[in-house]
Amino acid sequence: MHIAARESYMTTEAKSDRLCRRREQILQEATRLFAAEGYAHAKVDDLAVKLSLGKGTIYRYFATKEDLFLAVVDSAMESLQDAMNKATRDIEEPFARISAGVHAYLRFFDSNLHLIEIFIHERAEFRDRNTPTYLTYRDKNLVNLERLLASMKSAGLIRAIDEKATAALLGDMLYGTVYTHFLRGGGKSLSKLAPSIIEVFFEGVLTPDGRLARNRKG
Amino acid sequence: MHIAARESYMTTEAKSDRLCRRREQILQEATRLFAAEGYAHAKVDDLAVKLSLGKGTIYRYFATKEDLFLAVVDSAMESLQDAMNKATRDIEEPFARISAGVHAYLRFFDSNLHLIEIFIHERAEFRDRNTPTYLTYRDKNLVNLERLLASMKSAGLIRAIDEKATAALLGDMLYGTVYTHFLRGGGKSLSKLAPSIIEVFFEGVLTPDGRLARNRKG
Amino acid sequence: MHIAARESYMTTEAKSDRLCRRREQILQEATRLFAAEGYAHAKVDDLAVKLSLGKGTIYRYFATKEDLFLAVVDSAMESLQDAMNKATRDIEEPFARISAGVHAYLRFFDSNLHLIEIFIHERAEFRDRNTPTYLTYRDKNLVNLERLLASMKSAGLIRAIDEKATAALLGDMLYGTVYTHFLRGGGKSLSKLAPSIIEVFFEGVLTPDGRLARNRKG
Amino acid sequence: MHIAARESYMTTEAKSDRLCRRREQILQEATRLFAAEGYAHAKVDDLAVKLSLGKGTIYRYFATKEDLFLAVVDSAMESLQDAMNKATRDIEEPFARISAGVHAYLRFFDSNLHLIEIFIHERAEFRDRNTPTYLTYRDKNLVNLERLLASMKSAGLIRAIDEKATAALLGDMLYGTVYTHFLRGGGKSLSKLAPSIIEVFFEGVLTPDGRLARNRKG
DNA sequence: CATGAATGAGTCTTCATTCAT
DNA sequence: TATGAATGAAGACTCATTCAT
Repeated sequence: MHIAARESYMTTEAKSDRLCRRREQILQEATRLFAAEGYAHAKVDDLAVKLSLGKGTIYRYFATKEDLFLAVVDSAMESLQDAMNKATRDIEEPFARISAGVHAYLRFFDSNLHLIEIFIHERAEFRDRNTPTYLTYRDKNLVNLERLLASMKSAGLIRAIDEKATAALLGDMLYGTVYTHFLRGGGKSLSKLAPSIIEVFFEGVLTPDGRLARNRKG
Repeated sequence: MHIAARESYMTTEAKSDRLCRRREQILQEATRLFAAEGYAHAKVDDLAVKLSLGKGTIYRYFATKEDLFLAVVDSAMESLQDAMNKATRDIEEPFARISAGVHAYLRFFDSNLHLIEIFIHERAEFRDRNTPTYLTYRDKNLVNLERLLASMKSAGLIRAIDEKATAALLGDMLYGTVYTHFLRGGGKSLSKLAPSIIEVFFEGVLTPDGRLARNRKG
Repeated sequence: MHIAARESYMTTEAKSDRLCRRREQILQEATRLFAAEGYAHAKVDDLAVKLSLGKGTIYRYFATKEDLFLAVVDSAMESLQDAMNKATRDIEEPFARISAGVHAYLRFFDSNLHLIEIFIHERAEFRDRNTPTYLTYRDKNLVNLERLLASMKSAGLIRAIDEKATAALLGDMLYGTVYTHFLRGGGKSLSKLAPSIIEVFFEGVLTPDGRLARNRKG
Repeated sequence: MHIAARESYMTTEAKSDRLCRRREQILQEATRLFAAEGYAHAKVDDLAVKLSLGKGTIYRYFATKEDLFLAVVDSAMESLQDAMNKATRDIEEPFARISAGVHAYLRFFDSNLHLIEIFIHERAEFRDRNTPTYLTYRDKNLVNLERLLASMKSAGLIRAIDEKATAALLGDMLYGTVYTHFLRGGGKSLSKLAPSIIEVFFEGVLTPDGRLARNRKG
């Protein structure tokens, strides 16, 4: 009786576990599909076939195609956030921390370049959503960077420029880089670009001579 | 009837002129519509109504909705290119030329922020097109910048870094900036960001102390 | 030229005429279909096939299946109303007028018994509509009867009973009769029942003896 | 688990009693649901939730949604029949008996107006059933009235009209009254209408003068 | 016995494109 | 040349019913 009781308890647990796993499976395959086909062209039917599931089953887990897509976006964002958190969590030294963040961002898209498609489509199809998920995430992440830059400013390490704008600038360099890399169809590695991005961000492109020349003109 | 009668007396040139003007009208209104609704949600019907034209007439000028959209993209790109060419054409001095280009790019989107939506949708809906229009244009435009950077490098003004990558970096900073500005729903002015973008691109964010500190670590 | 002009005018007229006729055709066939299958089971596809039309064409004339059904109901009601108006319009004498109305009502359903199905379904599927079409119509029609009864009451022809309630009673006798006749699957003629309905309404079922007996008890 | 254990000790009778009670509960809740939502819109899922039962359990008691609905109809009819039987059982005097029947009918729907919805839906959805339940019941009940009227006719209390048709007429007055009362959304009381229905049925609406006038014309 | 996850047939509706006038 | 009525392929979503646990 005890065993039976315990078993029925385990069954409940196992069941809800299976449910979670299935949700995860759907989410994964949907990510693949949306990335490959785009939101509008992706068909729920195809997803069901790919998963060897009835169409109705998918609708048990996600009320609409839109909900499913948005869940995909959120999950993708979470992965990116996780990757960046893990990469920077234990690094105190500011230069190393920023470098680690840049590397993590680019490395993430080296492995998940298709996710950029997901972000593009979120904006394309759900313009009405108050704030795009990508932006929400971006703001959350940049706050860390802003704090770091502020402390560096106090320490006299960086110039007296607005840290919000500066953080945004680094973010935009990264997004722009990933985006055009993606448009170009990938190829090579994004991570390799990290050093020059970091270098330019910190030191600019000029040589000492260049600085002199520029300051004489400007 | 009267108009038709009058038109039959018109010269071939006058006719083709009228045709061009109508094409232009359609293109303009289509740009507005695609920007406002996105490719998938924009309806040819609505376009016809807005233009007070029969749907069939639109199809005389553009064989498919896709063609129309692509024409819109091309026309938008041309405008951007024009704006940048005009702004930089007569400037020889490298720093000023780059600065003018950055300002022109941002100024263009200050007046035409909705066009970014067009570019987003091109990618979202026409992934199959070998090369996205945006990329084609970008490559064309960056070539100028690359040449400029190459000559600056020869002159010892900028460091010995790959000018292709560097040009791309500036382009990506700009695109990323416009894109996130757009996501955020516009507000304020993009042009105001030009100085800090230029500053960072050329000189980076560090103070002399910062450079020392960084080089000691790295 | 004049002829051509006139022709183009006629063409416009002929076109809008054809449009009207087509709308009418759809309405007719839809009435048949809804009556035969009920609202829920009637398929828009089947309707299109029956009419040898594309599905889309039906949606040009009626925005939704619901709209189509409601148009069917309205049109059916109008027919009934027309029939009753025509039958009673020229009759002044009260007894004859009421009799004519009753006959017209029953005769209408002798020819259009299937329409009762339409009315049933309106209530079954569109409970949310503030006032069912049938009720709206009924109220409109009974007003005439109420006025008539009021004047008869003034003339001392009918007893001092509320004419609103009395009019409703006659209406309910008729509706109930048609409804149960319909449930029974038709058969025979409704019109034949008119005399007894009228007789009972005016004189009741009792003999003079019966009246005496009843009044002694009650 | 405990409950199951305890139940295994229960007598067969007790078990079947519990079964009956559960069936009754389902029937009750289903009546509420079908009346509130209509047959087509009522969902088995919702019923299960309302009852805190698994969907499968409902299917143990009723093989299909249709069966369940039909059981609801039958049960509703039975209630009506019961109410009328109880009200008239002990009354011998014809006038009083008819009056009691009319009152009982109207009183029943005063308390159960929602059941009219059930009857409407039976017809709307199950046109194929040879004889609608409502009709079966009606015929059964009217037989009593017919016998009564026949005996009254023999006794010279009512005129020499067909008692079948006359009984039907009273039935139709009542059904029509309840139906339109229902369409109107209830309000006030149906019972209050009993006296005028009875009065008109027995004596008609005319005054002695009215009768004279009518007979002179007709 | 009880459960509720899984199923998939069944339908409404949209909209780019065509073509007769 | 211009029109807009007609088309029909395509796809999201629902829900009664089943059945493994």
